[in-house]
Amino acid sequence: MVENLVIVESPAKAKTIEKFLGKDFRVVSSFGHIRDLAKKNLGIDIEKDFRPEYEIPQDKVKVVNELRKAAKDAKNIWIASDEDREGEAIAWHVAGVLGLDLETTRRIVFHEITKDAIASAVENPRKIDMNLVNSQQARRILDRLVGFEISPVLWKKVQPSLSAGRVQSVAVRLIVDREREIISFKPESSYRVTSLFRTRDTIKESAVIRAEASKRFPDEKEAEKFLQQCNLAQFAVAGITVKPGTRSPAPPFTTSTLQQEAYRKLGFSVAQTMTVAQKLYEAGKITYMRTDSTNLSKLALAKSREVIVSLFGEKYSKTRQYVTRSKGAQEAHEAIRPAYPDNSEIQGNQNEKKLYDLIWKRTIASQMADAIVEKTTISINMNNSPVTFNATGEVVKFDGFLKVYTESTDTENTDEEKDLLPPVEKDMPLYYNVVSAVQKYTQPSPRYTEASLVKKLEELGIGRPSTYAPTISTIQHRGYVLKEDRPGEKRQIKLYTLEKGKITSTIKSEITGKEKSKLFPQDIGMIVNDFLVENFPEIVDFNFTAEVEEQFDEIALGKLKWTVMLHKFYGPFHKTVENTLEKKNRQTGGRVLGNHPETGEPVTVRMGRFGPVAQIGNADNGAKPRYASLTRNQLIETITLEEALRLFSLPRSLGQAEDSEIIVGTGKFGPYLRYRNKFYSLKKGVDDPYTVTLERALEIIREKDENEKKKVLKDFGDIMLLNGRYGPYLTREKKNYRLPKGTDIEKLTKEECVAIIEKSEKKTK
DNA sequence: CAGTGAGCGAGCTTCCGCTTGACTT
Repeated sequence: MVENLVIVESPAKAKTIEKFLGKDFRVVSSFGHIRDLAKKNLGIDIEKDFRPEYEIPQDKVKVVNELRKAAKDAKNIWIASDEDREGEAIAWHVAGVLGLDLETTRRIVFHEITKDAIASAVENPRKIDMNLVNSQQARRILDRLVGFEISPVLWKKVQPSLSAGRVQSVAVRLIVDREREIISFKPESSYRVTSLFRTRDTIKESAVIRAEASKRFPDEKEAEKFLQQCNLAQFAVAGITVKPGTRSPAPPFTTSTLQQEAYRKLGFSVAQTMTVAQKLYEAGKITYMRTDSTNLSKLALAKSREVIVSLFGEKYSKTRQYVTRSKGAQEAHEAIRPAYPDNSEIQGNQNEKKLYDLIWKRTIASQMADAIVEKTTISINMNNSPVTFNATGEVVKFDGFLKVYTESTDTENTDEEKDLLPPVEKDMPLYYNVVSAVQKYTQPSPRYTEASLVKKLEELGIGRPSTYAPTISTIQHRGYVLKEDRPGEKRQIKLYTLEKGKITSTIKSEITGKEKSKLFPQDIGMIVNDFLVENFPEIVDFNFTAEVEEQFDEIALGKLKWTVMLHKFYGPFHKTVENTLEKKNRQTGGRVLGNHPETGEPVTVRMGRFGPVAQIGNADNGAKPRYASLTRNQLIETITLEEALRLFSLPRSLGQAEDSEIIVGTGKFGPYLRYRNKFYSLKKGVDDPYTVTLERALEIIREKDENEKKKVLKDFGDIMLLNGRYGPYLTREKKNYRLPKGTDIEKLTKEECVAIIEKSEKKTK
């Protein structure tokens, strides 16, 4: 028998708290929610005022049994789930499952994990707040209704196994909308003029000032004319302005900002960031990693201050408390910070060290003084043109938090250079070294990365810290979007240079549209999105979540009955579902591209049973149309007649090599070569199946054959030891087997291999 | 691994948010 049992959500938290509470307390965890709507069917009795049917999910049965046992053995039970809507619901479900009396069940919340804070929480128990619980039930049921009523419409009207939801469908919409913006974007170019000036007539002993013309020139003629003017101009300093300014550190990390920075600075995917953070949390190195709060505990503030003063001195310290601004924040946790700010580094693997370092720097910087900067602008005028040149320079007078950390941005290196400027005086004459006019194209809005999508979702108040990573994985898993690199295309740009009185023009090339780890919508994503926007505009409206959140808040305050809210929502919603089922045809995103230039047959593209397909001719009158799959980066929406016709030129023969023919085609896994009944993939971004030569094909074949030889560590005939993604493994008759830990690969004999395989076979039986 | 694209019908798919492991051919 234990005097007191405390139930929290996370096992790592349980461990920490138990240390503070002494032996009269046992702390166990619920591992999150322990009950949910029934998995099968809707799990909601709509006729009976949306009565939810709750059940304990398979993977929670064990936890629940342990909780029951622990509860039986305890005199007093304290439920200390998180202080938010979900936490309150967890408390209520725990009470329900354990058969506790709601009137007497002690609900407590910990605001900080310190002895005092925990003691004061225990002294001030309250009852479970049913209004808050009901707002959670409304949230849960609304999400189930939306997801489980719209998804089946998609199965009937678009394709099986698709899904729609309050969060995921908006995420897809953002990506589709952005892609369309990019598709319709028409780049325009203008000429940007920059100049290097010197302060003396002679190049020797001159200081150099880099400046940009205040105006861009619409075309090459104007740009060239301006350079001619520059050649004849007398330049002089027209004015100098010095503006003092300050820069402030970014607030401590929340889940969303951690995901963004880990992507920008470390190149981590959103899921990777969470996995590494989880490790750090479980090891007690950082505070909880799923949070929307920028709040730091008093303890953390004091500790950070100590660290800063001892490392950098008193004047670098500035204790700050940040206000969480994000929509719908529930602030049940602290910001993500080092558990012990005095540890500037930790033991662990490379990724853990890197992420910890980032968290430490961000937290420490957030408690440091502003940086003091001085921004100087020199304007330079010309005696023969109204155009001025401006040079800007920034000098850091006091580095403050910049000593430790600066936040990155999503915009890739803007070529704005901030040089140190030499001392100049008004009216001082200047002389050009070189003036150049470069053609600059306007850019469309960038495609989303996982991290920038999370940022956008958070701004819209859609999704929660615990769901950002899973949502991104869902929309990729459904095939709505694909995370991809694109090589980009070459584009020619013109460059005019004025030097020593002579203007020369050159043509340079730049790469445009190069993408790395960006989210691209797929045809099925666009078709589903258009279908939802047309038929369920309210649900995929960017403000839908914000609007229902307002009502959930009212329910939490006791001003609105949760069943009333659901009735109001469900009535019109369900009618829309039924109407859509009744009147809409199957959606294939089909387009007619034109007619075949020789046969005159219609050429169409649409979503087929196995993906996007191009078709020549119609199936009527017993005619047999020809089909060809679209390639990975072609979209039904943008493919042209020529591109579609080209698809039909594969597979084709490249010719003979020794005794066999080499065929090039494009299959399920992209373009490939077939030679002697073996398949060889073409290199993505390098080889093109339409233009690849016999010579290049032979090179690819040779390369792969050689690599395969390297893959074989040992060859015992029917058994082989191969080198794979997860290290060495055994293979026999197309089945693979793992090696036991600590196997000495060098000395491995065939007999040992057989033994390993036999043993593994037995296990699986 | 590397094709496929008719139509029918049975039986399946699906949401969001709270937590961790178990698992990699």
